[in-house]
Amino acid sequence: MPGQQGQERKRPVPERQSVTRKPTQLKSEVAAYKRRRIIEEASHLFFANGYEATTLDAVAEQLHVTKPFIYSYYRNKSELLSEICQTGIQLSLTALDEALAVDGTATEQLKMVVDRVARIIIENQRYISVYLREEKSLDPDDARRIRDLRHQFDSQVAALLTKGKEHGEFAFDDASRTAIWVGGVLSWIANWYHEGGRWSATEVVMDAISVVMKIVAKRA
Amino acid sequence: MPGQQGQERKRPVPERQSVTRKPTQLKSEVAAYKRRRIIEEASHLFFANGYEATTLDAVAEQLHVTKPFIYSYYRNKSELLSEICQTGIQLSLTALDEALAVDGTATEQLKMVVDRVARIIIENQRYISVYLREEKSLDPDDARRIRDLRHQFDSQVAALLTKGKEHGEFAFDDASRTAIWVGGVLSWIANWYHEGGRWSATEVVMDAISVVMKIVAKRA
DNA sequence: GATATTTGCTACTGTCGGGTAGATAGACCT
DNA sequence: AGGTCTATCTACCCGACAGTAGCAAATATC
Repeated sequence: MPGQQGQERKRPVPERQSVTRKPTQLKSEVAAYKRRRIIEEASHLFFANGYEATTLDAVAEQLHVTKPFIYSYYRNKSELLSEICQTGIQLSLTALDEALAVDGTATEQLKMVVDRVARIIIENQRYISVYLREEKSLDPDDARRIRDLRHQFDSQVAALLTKGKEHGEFAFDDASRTAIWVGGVLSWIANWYHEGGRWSATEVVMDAISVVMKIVAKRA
Repeated sequence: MPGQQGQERKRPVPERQSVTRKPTQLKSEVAAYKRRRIIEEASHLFFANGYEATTLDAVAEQLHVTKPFIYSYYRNKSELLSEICQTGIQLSLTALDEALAVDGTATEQLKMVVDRVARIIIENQRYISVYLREEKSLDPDDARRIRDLRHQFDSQVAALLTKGKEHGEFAFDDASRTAIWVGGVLSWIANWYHEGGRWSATEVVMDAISVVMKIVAKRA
């Protein structure tokens, strides 16, 4: 998970006089691991039961710890949600960037983008779903930060679409609006895919690629 | 709003010995009106703040009444949610049925379906959005009833797609899966359209029609 | 105009859950 | 061994909110 800016916790590690800083480093690695585990369990419960309906006691129970344990790694409940939502788009955004880094025609790139992002969404469904469903529950500041990330995503897709149109590969009316439909196709996967359900991940990803390519293709 | 089965309230109107039943009828009309108003305000608040985060006191305040007033028309909070969600899909389903009643080629019918349903979704966004977002919070029984309605919707779309394919108008792999993508396009409108936003309702509806037709069209 | 019925309100209860203060147990140091 | 520090827990607080009991005002009935 990239882009994990080390937010300060309640009890910051002092990092005082130790000449060898190895032990201190290990400690902070352990702390980071605990934070990840908290988020992991929280995301499962938020996904299954919703943010408001999930209690921190329930999250603690999943980890076989108690509520104050969580509070020594996160300030409050909404910080958990914020981190989950951010992970959600951050994952998608990173997948998008990676796909765009590979060069090729706009058509090839767009296929690559949908393929990679769709797979990431399926693999990390609970983060994405929670993000899509619980945006309203975010603190205003976090909501803004996360909307910005989302906006980056849409802008980059729109830029790719524009490039494809200029090269005569795609045809559509308005790039921003079309990018939003592409985003819709991807989001829909998170709402609808169910592991072990009627359709396989591969089928869903292939469908998504096919749908997106049809949306932007010349001569319908 | 069709399909409004008069659920019994806490204090049922006795409807006893009156020979002329006019006055009693008026009374129940008034009661039905009050129920509708409660749902209307509740849907606004659920849409804006989420189901769990909305208090019944807040709903009551919007109506300039008090909480016990609501409890004399609905059994509990989750009954409000259930009615809102049901209204959500019921509206879509009714629009679908109306569109299917008009005859024409599968292509014409599908365009009609998307046009009408998309408009209904935009006009009743808060019901649809709440339904999509808060399904998890429904009582199990209500959830099942509402999933059945949703399933009807998807089945009818799938049937139309199959008909179009048989007539050589459409091309796709699997009708059920394609119907779900069509449903996705429509749902996406509810999540994303914003009245007075950057794009008009008409633009969004036209886009939706165009996207759906591209998804099912022969030769991409 | 007295009485019954309906309708909404005031005022309450009980519970749940986010958040915290302070204790305890282990690790670590010297 | 005694002292310090850190991580986690026990035990609590308090506010919010779903839901209710019972009253009061309005309205209908005779």
